[in-house]
Amino acid sequence: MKASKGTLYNHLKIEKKWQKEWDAAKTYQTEKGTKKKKMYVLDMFPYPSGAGLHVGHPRGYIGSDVYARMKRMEGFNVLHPMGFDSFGLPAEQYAIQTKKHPGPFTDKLVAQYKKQLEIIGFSYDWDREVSTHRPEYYKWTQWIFLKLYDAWYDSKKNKARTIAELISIFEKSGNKSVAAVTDANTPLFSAKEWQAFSAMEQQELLMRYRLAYEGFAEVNWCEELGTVLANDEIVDSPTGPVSERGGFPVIKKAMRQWFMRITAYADRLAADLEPLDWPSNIKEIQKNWIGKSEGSEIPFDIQAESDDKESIASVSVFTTRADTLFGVTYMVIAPEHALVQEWQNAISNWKEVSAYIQKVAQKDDTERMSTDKEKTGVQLKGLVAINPANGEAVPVWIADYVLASYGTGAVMAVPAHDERDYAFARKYGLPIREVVEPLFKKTGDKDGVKESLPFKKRHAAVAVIKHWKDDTYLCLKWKKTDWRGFVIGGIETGESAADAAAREIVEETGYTSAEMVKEVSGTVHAQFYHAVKEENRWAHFHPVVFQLKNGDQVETAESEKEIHDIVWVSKNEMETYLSWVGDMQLIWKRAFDEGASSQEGILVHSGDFDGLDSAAARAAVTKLVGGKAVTKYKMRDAIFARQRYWGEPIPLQHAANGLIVAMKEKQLPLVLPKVASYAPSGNGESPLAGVKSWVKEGYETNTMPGWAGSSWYFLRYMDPTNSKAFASEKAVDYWRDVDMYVGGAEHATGHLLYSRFWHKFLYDMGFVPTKEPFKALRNQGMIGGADGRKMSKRWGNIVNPDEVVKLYGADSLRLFEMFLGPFDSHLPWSTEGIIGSRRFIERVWRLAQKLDEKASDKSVQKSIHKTIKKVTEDIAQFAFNTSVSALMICLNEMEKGKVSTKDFALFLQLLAPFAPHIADELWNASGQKGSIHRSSWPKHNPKLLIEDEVTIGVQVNGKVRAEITVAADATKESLEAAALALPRIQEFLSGLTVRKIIVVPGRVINIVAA
RNA sequence: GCCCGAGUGGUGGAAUGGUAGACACGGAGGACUUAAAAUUCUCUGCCCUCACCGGCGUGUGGGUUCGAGUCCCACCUCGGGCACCA
Repeated sequence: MKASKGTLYNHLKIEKKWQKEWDAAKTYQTEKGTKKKKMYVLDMFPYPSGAGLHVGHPRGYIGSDVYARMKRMEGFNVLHPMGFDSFGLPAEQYAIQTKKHPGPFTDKLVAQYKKQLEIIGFSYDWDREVSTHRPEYYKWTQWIFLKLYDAWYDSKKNKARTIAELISIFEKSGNKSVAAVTDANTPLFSAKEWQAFSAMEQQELLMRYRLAYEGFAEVNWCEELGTVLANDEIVDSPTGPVSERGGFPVIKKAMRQWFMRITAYADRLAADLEPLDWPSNIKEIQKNWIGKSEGSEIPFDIQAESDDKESIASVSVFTTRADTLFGVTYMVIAPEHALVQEWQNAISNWKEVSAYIQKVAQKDDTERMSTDKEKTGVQLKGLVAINPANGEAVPVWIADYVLASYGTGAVMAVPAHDERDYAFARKYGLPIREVVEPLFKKTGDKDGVKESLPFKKRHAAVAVIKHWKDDTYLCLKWKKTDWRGFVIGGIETGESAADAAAREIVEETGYTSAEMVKEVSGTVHAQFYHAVKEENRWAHFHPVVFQLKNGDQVETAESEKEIHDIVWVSKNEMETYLSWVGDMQLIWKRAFDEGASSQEGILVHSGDFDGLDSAAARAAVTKLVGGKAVTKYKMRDAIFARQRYWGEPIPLQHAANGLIVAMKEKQLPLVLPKVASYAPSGNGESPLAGVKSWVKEGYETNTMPGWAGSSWYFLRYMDPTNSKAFASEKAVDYWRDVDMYVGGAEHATGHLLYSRFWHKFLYDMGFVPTKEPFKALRNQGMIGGADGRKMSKRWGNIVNPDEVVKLYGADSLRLFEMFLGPFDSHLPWSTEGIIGSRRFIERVWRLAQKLDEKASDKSVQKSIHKTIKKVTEDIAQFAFNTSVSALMICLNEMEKGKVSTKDFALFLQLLAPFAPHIADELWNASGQKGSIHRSSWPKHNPKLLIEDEVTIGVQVNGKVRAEITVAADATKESLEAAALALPRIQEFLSGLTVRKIIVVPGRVINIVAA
C-alpha cells in the first residue's frame, strides 16, 4: 500500500489517470476469436442533443456499466458498445435556421456528447461506435428497407417470403389460394389474368402484399407551416384543431406515404413476449397496443324495406360477444363505409344521410375520438338488417362511434350489454333487450349437496328498501351465518316481481308502508350455497326498489326474528357492507345507475341457447348463423415516411412510366444530396423535392422516419465496420442477441416494438439466428430536480454531471446514482445526498492506509464474504441500491477491526463496478498487477457464512416481548424451554395458559396463550 | 371510462408470510480545535414518561393466519398506458 500511503484522495488526478490508462491498454475492448461465453450488454443509444447531459441521463448507462463490469470480471466476453441515433429534428431545425448542412453540426454534437460520457468512466468499447447518420451505416438501413420491400407475409407458413416467390405463385395459380397478409379488398385473379395484366397493374397488385408498401394515409396537414403534424402537435380550439406551435389551422389530408406492414407480425409480436425477461408493465403495454381480440364475424342480410323484401347486400359485423346476438336491436355502420354510397337509391332519407357523412368527414381524428363527446348518428331509412339468429328485422344506422378502420366497419348493436350502444340507444330511443344475466358463483358451494330446481324455474324478487326518513337502506343480517343482503322472496306462478317483493317485505320485516319506486331492468343470476337451507341454489334475482312512507310495523313471526336482524345501512357504507356478497352488491349498483352490463353470464331470451354460459354460447351462436371465428388487432401499419431532409433516403426510383425500380445493393448507399434550402417545401413534400437532379433520377423525396436507424443498430455493433454486410454471419452467429438491454420505458410502443418487428423479419429471411432481439430488458427511472419537478431549463433545476464530477468525482456520482433508490424508480436529485457517497469513498481511501499485512479479524472475513454473496446476487438483479448499501455495511464492519491487504482486495473488487477509478488505484497501489477490471470476480466461501449464534425474537400472541441469543443449531425443544424460562415472558404469561408454541428456526418463537 | 403499478420516519429508501424502519441524508447533543471546516462518538417513527414499563404504528376499512408492509376483498390518493378497437 506504499504508493498512496499518507496521500490525500484526489479524485481529479486519479480519474484522469485511469481513464487514460484504460484507453491505452484497451482494457474494455471486446475480444475476438475467444472461446469465452458472450455477454451483450446494451444501452439504448441517445440522440446527441445539443443541450447536453444532466445527471438524470447517465443513470441507465451507469446501471448497465456496473452490470457489464461484473460480467466481464466473471469471465464473459462482454460486448458493451455505445453509439448515436443521430438523424433527427433538432439538427434539422438547426439547418433550417442557419442554412447549414446538419451533418457537420451533428458530428460536433456527437463528439461533445461522447466527451461528456467519457468522464463518467464507462467501460464502452468505443472501437464499435456507430452513428445512424453516417452513409456507411445507413447503407444497411436502406438495404433492410429493400429486403422489406421485396417481401410479403405468408400467413399459412407464418413467415415472410420474397416477392419473387409470390410472383411465381401468381404465374402458376393466381392469388386465389394464397393466404397472405394483404390490403383489404384485394381483388382475386387467376394465373391467366395475372399474365395479362400490364406491368403497372402488376406493380399495384404486388404493392398490396409487400411488407414495405406505398399507400395513402390521412395526415394532419398545416398549410401555414407547410408540414404534416403528429397528433400530439395539435391542440383543439373553438374554431377547430390548430397547430400547437403558432395556432394555425390543421386539416385532414390524404397523402402518399410509405408504410411498414407490421400488422403481419401482430400475432407473433404478442405471443413471443411471453418468455422474455422484460418488466411486466412493458410487456403489458405492448400487448395492449397490439390489442389482439378474438371474436366472430357474423353476416347480416341487408334488405330494402320495399314490398318484395329485396335483399341488397350482406354485411358482416365483428363482435367479441356473439353470445349477445339475440339482444341486437339495431345495426350501425361507419359513415365512411363504401357500401353506404352504393345503397343510395334504397335509402329514403339520402339527403340527411349524405349531409351527415360530410359533416363527419370534416371532423379530424382528435375531435372524433375525443372522450366524452356525445355520439351522433342517422338512421338509413328504407333499409333493415336481418338478425341471422332469429330472423328479426332491425333498423340500420350510420354513426361516428363506429370506426371504418377496425373490424368490418360495422357492428351489431346490443344496448343492454354494451355501454356505447346503450348510450346511443337511449339518445335515439332504440329498444334495449337483456339477454345475458350476470352470473355470481359464490365460494362455499358444497359438493354433494342436493341441487335445487333447475335454474329456469327459480325466480326471486329482491327488495331494495329506503328508510322513510333517513338516507339509509334496509339490509338483513342472518344470525346463523353472517350472510347479509336485502329482502328476498320467491316469485310464485302468476305473480310479478313487485308483488312478490311487496309480500315478502311485510312477512320478513313487518313494515307495511312500502311503495314501489321502480322495477330494475335486468336480472342477476346467482349460483350459491344457501347456508340456511343447506343446499346449492341457482336463482334469477329481480331487483325492485321501494320507499317506506313511514315506520309503521306489524309484529313478524317469531321464526323470522330468530333468523335475522334488520340493519339500516347508508348509501356510502353499503358497498363495504356488502363487500363479500357479490350478487347483492350488483343488485345494489343496478338499483341506482342503470346502464349496460357487459359482464358475462347465463343466456336468457335467446331461444334454444337459454341457460348456456357466455363462452359456450359464443361458439354455438356463431356456428348456428354461419359466422366464423376471427382475430382482430388494434395495431395499425406503421407510417414509414417523413417529409424532412435529415433522414435516410428511401432507395427507390420512380421511372418515367410510373414503374418503381428498387435500387441494387451495389448502388447503396443512396446518399443525401446537397440542397439549397432545408425548410419544408410548403406543398407537403420534403426539401428533397426541390433538388432537380434528385427528382430527375426519380428518387423518392420522402425520407425514412426516426425509428428506421434505431430498429437494427444493435446488430451493427456486432461488426461495425463491415462493408459487405450489415454484419458478418460469423459475428451474428456468435453474438446472436442482446442479453441485457437497458433504457427508458417510454420506448415501449415505439422503438421496442419496431425493433422486434424488423428482427423477426430478418429472422424469417435467415439473416439472424434468433426470433427476438432483446432477451432481457430493464428500465431506468428518471431523476427529477431536487424540487420534485422534471429537470429542465424552464425550472432552472438542472444539475450538470460535469460539475458534479469535477466537485465530487465520477466514482462518487456513479455510486450515488446507484444508491439513490431502486433502479427503475423515478427519484429526485439530492445535492446533500451525494455527500454520503463521497464520504464513503474517502473512508475507503483512508482504510486502505491502515491495512494489516497479516490476517483479518474473523468478523471482518465473515462480513466480506457475506458482502460478496449479497453484491453478486444484487447486481445480477439490478438491485444496485442494496448492493451499495451492502458495501457500506461492510466498510462499517471493516473499520471496527483488523483488515488484511488480501481481504481488502476482495472488497475493492466488489467496489470496482461502481467506483472503477478508485478501485483500480488502490488495487494497483497494493501491489496487484494489471487492471482490477480484468481480475476475476470473487466467490464467497460458504463456510465463513455459517453463524454459530443467532439472536431471535420471542413473541407472545404475535407481539415481540423479548430477545434471546441461542446456538444456531439449538433444537426446537430447547428453544421452547429457553423462551418460556425468560422472566419477561413469564410476566406476560402470568394468568394465561400456553396453548401452542410456534418455532421458526433462526427467526422467531411465538407463544400462543389465552 | 378501461388496463397496469405504487402508497412505509423530517427525506431517499430496506425488509424469502416470521424481531418494521437496514443503509444513507437531514436533525440534536458530546469529543477534537483558539475557532471553523473536516473527522469522530451517542441519540433520532409517534404518544405517555425524569426514566423504566407501556401503548400506537407500513394510505383507509374488512378478511385469511399462531403471526400480514408482504396474501385476499373493497375503497381512497398518486403515477404510467390506452382512449368510442365493438
